[in-house]
Amino acid sequence: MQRRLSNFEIVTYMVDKDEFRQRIIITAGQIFSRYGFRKTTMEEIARALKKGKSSIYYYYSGKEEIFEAVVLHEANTLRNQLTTAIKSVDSPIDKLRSYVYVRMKAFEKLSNYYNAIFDRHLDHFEFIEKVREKYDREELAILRLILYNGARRGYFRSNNSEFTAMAVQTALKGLEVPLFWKRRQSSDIENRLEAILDVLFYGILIKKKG
Amino acid sequence: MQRRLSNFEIVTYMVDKDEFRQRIIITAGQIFSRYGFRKTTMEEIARALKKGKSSIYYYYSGKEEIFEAVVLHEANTLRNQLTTAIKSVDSPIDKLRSYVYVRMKAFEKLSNYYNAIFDRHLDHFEFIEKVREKYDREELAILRLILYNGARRGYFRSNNSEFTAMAVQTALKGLEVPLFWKRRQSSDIENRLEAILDVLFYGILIKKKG
DNA sequence: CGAATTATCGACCAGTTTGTTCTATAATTA
DNA sequence: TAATTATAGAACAAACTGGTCGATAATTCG
Repeated sequence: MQRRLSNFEIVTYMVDKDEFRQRIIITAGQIFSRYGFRKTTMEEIARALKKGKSSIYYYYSGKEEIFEAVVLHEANTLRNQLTTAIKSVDSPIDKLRSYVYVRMKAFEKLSNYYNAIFDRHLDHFEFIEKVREKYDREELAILRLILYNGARRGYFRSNNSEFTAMAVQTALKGLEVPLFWKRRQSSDIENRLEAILDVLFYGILIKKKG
Repeated sequence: MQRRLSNFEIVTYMVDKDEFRQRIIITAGQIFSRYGFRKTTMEEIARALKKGKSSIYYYYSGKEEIFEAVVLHEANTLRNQLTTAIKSVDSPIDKLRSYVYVRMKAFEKLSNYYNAIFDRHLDHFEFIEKVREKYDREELAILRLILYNGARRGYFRSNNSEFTAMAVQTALKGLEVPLFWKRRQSSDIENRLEAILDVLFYGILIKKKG
């Protein structure tokens, strides 16, 4: 039951508790991203937070709930990074380039999560699919906007930007795959990025390469 | 008991078996370097080799023996890389620079092993110390040679190269420490490298910085 | 071929780890 | 002081893991 408190005090408590919940997410996120879901233990998370293992259960009901919170947080961070990235440059070409770059970097970092999940944990974690679907839609909208504006400003071929956006998204998904296969040289990945951007642009741009 | 075979056949068998032992070392090494000793399981090693878990015990008597073999192999690889690195350039300055660079990269990669060992496995693994001692001596000899030749050719101050070599080695050990503490940005590490090289050189070189 | 040897694997086990619960209790607030 | 929040140790069932063993393919050889 809720104690009888002034609104101010309720808020104070909430903030304190949420603050620590946030700390748990950050810390656990680092460990998860390093070792994956399976190899990360509650003991480790607790130790990193300098708390007793059982204390963590005061904030989260269990390991899976922490993982869910981490993934959600990571997804939000990605969204923010992406929107910031495309706002930071003006030309549609740079917007697309920044978008792809940030997206790829993020997936590179997140590959551990997916490696962990696709191991033998497909059963639970259907929320991952939920997050993914939602982001597919959001991404499509963003890409469509970039392409639409790019076409209006004479950078891109002014085809139906909806279908083009889908094509670009598909290509980007293709870029994810090798990230999940194995630990790769970052040079390899950057080469792939350059290659796909090159193909993408010079198949989209009006002007031919100089 | 040994079967009655021609020498040729004995050799053939040996090569086959040793070949797979080698594959185990390579594969296990990758997993160890990623997850450390504790978090790496025999099941994983076996799966990566597409063999049953118990089959691995036909080649090695256990996890620790595999780990020992991996460390030994890694140490040999490091030795080869270092000697190759200093041979690939001519000037003593570049030799020292290459040496330090390769050495640092290797320790960066190996930090997982040490993190694993220094976790709660000091009891066993005294062989690590053996390897370490041997390499301390070898390294000292190499550094002394670089410094001695560098002095003879007028690049370095011609003090007692034996003591100078010890000083350089100590500085390099100091560079190892931050590698083992935490996962770091590689830029941070490279900055440290540049800094220590700068200090090293301009405290050693005859000519002042231009 | 059939015997000897090499290689592989599933089943199993004992010891350990680990996620989670529960209870006691310290710390904080009213 | 009493209520509430926060923390941690003990305990535990379930899962995991390193390692063993016997059976049995697969291969080699006489």
